[in-house]
Amino acid sequence: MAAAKVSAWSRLPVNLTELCIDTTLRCGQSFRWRKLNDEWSCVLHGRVVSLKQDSTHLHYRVTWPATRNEFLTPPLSTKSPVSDANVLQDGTEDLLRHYLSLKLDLGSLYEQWSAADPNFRKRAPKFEGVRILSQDAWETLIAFICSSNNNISRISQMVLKLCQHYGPLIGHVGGEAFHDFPTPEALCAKEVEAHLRELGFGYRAKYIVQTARIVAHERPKGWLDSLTNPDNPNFRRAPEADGLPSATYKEAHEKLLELTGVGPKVADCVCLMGLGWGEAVPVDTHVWQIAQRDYKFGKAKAKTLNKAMYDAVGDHFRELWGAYAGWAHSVLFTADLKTFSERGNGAKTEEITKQEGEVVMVKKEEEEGLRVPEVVSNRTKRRRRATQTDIKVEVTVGVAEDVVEQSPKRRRTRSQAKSK
DNA sequence: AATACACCTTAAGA
DNA sequence: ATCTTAAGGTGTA
Repeated sequence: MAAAKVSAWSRLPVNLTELCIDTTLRCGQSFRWRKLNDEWSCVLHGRVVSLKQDSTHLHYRVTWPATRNEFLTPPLSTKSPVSDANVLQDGTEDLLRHYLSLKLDLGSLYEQWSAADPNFRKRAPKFEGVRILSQDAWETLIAFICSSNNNISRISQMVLKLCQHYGPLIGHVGGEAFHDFPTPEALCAKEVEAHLRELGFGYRAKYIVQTARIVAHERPKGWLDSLTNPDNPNFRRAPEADGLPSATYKEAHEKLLELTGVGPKVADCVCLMGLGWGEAVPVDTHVWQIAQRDYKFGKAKAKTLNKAMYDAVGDHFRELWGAYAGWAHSVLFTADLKTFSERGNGAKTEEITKQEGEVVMVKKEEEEGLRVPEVVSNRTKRRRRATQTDIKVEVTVGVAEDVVEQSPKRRRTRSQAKSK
């Protein structure tokens, strides 16, 4: 292969409480970062970006493809003024600020969440710098279709295989090849499903191919990106989405559900990490357990939680943590991961259960007052949201409010009415 | 409408 | 050593 161009190291001042890459890059939101020789590397916008971090700075360098490709023109940065230094870096600094969502002040968000929630205050100190990445929506979508009934290690391997077999080669770092993520078109061919099964994707092979086909053939160009949160400063609306109407969080979520292999949880992952909807709270088995253990949600009769429960958990956390509930959720999710259990995982060590009186209280209350989809918290939340969103939301909200008890029925009615 | 059940694969626990 | 379970769930009957 021809010699690739490798930049010198540059650096960005970042406090560890604002960003901890060692946690953020392996806590199950991106499955693409690989750690080689003490540096994290991943393909971002047609280049391999490598990262190292010390207590004051994030250090980065770039490996460009040996042969020029269309990505060499920085796809970002038409809006923000570009400094001279940045031009020298081919826009990678802007790219990183964007990808790492650095416009949000994580320190004050942690303070906010801690003030509102004793449990967060208890768990968060050992998991500072956990930040939601602003990832590519398509990549996020496919990665989380892979995530069902799966573990982070295998998901990462699957994503790697997808890139190796169907994505363009970008370059080599530490002797290893780095490929970009495949396009939807690259995954539409007839033989792909069988091949993915051979590669160990299991039943997700079909979901991936079907979703790729829907996105490539049955949706307008830029459709997925048009579901981006237009008010999120970290998410530029992709140029491909020009001309398409923007969506609300609920609309984005609803539209994602039409794809194969995408249920409520995966849709929320895409909303949160790929479309900039900070209020999206993916409720998976971990989050459900956390909700039961620490937030008074009762044991479910069914093995899988139903829609009412799913919504109730999300609503509760949005109520508690506010507009960036998904970010806070990610901190507690990370704290619950087996990978990080050496840092004192309250979930399994039971130390907390024993020494903290309040947890015992919680268990008591559990028996009487289960936190079922409740009217009160919903109403308060809706008032608040209505002020910051458009009138359409306020209306739909008003309808739902009257009907919380029979919730599932009427909500259907609402979505039917909307689609007409 | 809500609840079971099957679904690929792998690795850690029992 | 063999079996069971759980891993960031979803589609279907």
